[in-house]
Amino acid sequence: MEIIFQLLDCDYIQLNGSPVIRLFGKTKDGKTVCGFLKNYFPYFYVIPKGDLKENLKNFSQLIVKIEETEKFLPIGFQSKKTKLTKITVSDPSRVPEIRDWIKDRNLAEEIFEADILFKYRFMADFNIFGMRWYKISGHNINTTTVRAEKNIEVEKIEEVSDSDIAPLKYLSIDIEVAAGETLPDPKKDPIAMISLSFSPQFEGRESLVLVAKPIKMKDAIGFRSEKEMLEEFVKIIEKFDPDVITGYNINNFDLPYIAERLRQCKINLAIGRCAYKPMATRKITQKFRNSITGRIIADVYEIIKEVTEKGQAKIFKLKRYGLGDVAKEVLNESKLDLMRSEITKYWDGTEEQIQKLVEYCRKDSVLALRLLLEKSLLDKFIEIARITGLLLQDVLESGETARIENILIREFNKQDYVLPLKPTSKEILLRKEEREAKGLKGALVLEPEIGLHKNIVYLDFKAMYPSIFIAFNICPTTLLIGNGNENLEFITTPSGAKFVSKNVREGIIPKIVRHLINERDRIKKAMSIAANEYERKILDAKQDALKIVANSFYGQTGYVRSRLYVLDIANAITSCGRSLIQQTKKIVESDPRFKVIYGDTDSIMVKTPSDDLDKIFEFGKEIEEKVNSALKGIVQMKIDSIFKTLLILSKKRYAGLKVEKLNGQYQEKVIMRGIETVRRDWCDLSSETLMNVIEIILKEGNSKKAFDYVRNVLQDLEKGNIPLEKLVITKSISKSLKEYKGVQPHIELWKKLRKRSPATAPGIGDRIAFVIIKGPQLMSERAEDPEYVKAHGLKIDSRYYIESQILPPLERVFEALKISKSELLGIGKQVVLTDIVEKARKNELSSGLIDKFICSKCNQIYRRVPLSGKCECGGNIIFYSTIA
DNA sequence: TAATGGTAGGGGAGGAAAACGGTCGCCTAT
DNA sequence: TATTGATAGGCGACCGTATTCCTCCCCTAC
Repeated sequence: MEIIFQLLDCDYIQLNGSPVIRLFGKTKDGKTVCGFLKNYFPYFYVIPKGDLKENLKNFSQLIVKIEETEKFLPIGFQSKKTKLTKITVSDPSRVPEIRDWIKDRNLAEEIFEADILFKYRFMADFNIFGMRWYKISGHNINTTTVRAEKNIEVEKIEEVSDSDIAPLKYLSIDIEVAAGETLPDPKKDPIAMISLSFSPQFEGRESLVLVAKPIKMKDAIGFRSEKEMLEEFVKIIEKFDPDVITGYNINNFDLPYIAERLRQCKINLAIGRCAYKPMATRKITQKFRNSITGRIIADVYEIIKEVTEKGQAKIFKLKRYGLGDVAKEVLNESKLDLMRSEITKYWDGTEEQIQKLVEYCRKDSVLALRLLLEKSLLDKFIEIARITGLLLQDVLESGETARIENILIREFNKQDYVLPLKPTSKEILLRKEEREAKGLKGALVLEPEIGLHKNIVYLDFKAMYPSIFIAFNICPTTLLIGNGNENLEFITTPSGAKFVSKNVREGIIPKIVRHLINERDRIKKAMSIAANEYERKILDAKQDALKIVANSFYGQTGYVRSRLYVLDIANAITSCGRSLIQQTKKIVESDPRFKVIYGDTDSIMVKTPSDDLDKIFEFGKEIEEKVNSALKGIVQMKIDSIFKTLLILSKKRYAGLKVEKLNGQYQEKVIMRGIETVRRDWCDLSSETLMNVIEIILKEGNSKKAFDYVRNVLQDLEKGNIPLEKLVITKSISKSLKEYKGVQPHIELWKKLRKRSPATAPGIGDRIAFVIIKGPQLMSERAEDPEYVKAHGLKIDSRYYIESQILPPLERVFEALKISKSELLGIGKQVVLTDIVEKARKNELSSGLIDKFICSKCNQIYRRVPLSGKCECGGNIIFYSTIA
């Protein structure tokens, strides 16, 4: 019997004292498969002290084999292999125990690879990668432990080259709990309803809501109790048998909540493809991790956060990540609006209200699923799995370390090297101290020429750090430590570190990275001739994944928790980078026609002496060739873009009018980097105003027009014509309350929100939205929840917005243009003044509109003007209206 | 077999430190 | 010529205010 499937999950069970590997997958025609593989055991290596067999006799019944072997040690260039002892064990779960026993009794000089997850030990040895396709041969077996259509005992397994994705089944989940104003407690508050959304359809349905009340409505089922509802939920999962379970924030809310309710109702938690393994929920400092055997949990909330915050955010960029905000931005679809506290009211309300709640709940699961599918959010992660070998689930929930280590273990072992253990907390501390003392210097940012420029060509190095790894053969395995190898051919980096040259031995990381870069080039070529949009999209995800993985290696060398942390290597790489960018600047400027006006890490911006776009492009080509021939075999430079106009404000902050040739026609596009328009901690009004001003300047160079525009915005603001939404500022909560030392607006508001309603207050990692209201306190204490402001009719501090949100970014722009900022400041003052005069003229003063007086400096409010004419703080008293 | 990539750099807010300015008392020269 | 009083001016201490610097924090570029 032979079958070809895509590998979705892998785990092991312990059967009769030996491990059995299970491979879960799906075939092209949608059949579920589970392959079982026996006779594979976990092992690790040690450099022993004394008689290891004797020392390990306590574990004799666990130990399968102890044998002598020879391997290269991982850190520092090794001219020959070292004698090691390989210990093979019968139970993966007890490896840590034996390892720690050896460590604690100091029975070994060093231990290697005793902390590789068993499934990954297996996958590395069999060269198996998550989400790739495999052909297994073997015989059918009958089992009730696994819920798969085909269960096969594997005799042979081989990879099948295929870039397709199996027809996966998706289930999106959202639950509602009626717990009033308090935080729902899974130990006592029952689930009111569960909405399910399916792809493909399930029994002719797109979605279904299970309700713990005996209601009757379309695409919903009512139950007499929560327990009955949950039993049906488990049944549906089994029947539909999804490969991917998704939803919005399911990892931190819905899934752990469901798990606890199942426990409370004494329902079996084995909702995965193994009939005995319950779904697992572990709490790891603030966050939950969930796993369901044979299925993949993909939390759309977490994915969106990752792609927008860590990636280059090609798809979208948001200030907040509520499902409503995301759906509106991405799908242009609004979420049904229902306040948290209203859920209980509706749930206890009329039939009609319950139906409304059902639709609200349904919409959430539908939206999450649409986001996942319509935006192909999984594609990139699937490709990362295929490249690194991790299972898709682990790509989704772990960081770069796991990805890199999984590539390393494979390549190290292939070349007869052993991989070090992860550092202990003591080692981590030592490394931190080392880094503190020696320092890890980063990249070089060239001093910018601030101001407005024309005719700029922007060039950058292709994959700079990966190229440096290759060019200088940088790797822990090629690093020369100490003496004794002076006769070997080596390369010295500007930081002084020495690496044996490729002729002696190619480093492992250089080899991996070289492969990744070449592969990416190949994919990019294939992309340009892709047969259809579907194929192109997958190739694009793949090339993006290759880039991400190739760029991750550098970070690991300087990361104290990494297996391959070597500070000298991290410093070697950055030192090469700094040197290269400086050399490049010199090479370019050796031609008097060109001037490098800015550069950051791996890029340069060059001013050229022509107004003609084609000519600038030619200049770019010329520079490209010159640099490439000078730095041949090290790095490659390429034109990234041409800027017709470019406004540089400071390091890492600029805006430019990029021109691109599309079908023979030049297209213009405004690019902004680092400035407030791309930052999420400024209000929309601020971003928009700045964006428009910059656009006017870049496209028309007309600062008078920009001024007039600003004046209008300020007047609108003073008159209160700006919708509150545009004044909302968001900032994220990065740590727990007690860790904050200083006073900050969003943190002060956080304190207030927690007091008002512990149930709905945001948590660590969330973004908090606020506006600044009028009042005498510190600005930080005047941050208020926009909803609260609306509900209580509080007044916005327009002065704050003018002086601290709108004007400063604009001042910086005009300053770079050498337009005096007092002129701009004048506009601000003028507006405040004209507005008062305007009101007076309209006779609004006497109509009671102005009923109070406020200090212009500290915002203290007076009913009558103090006799002194000055505020207690010394500032001037001006008119103040609560109606404005 | 618990998990967590890096540095460079701008900029806002708050608070501490240092600088400034005014007043007062004291002293001295005229 | 010696003494006395008024007065201007210098100086340091003191205190409150305006600046500057530093730290913390967030977010971005690469």
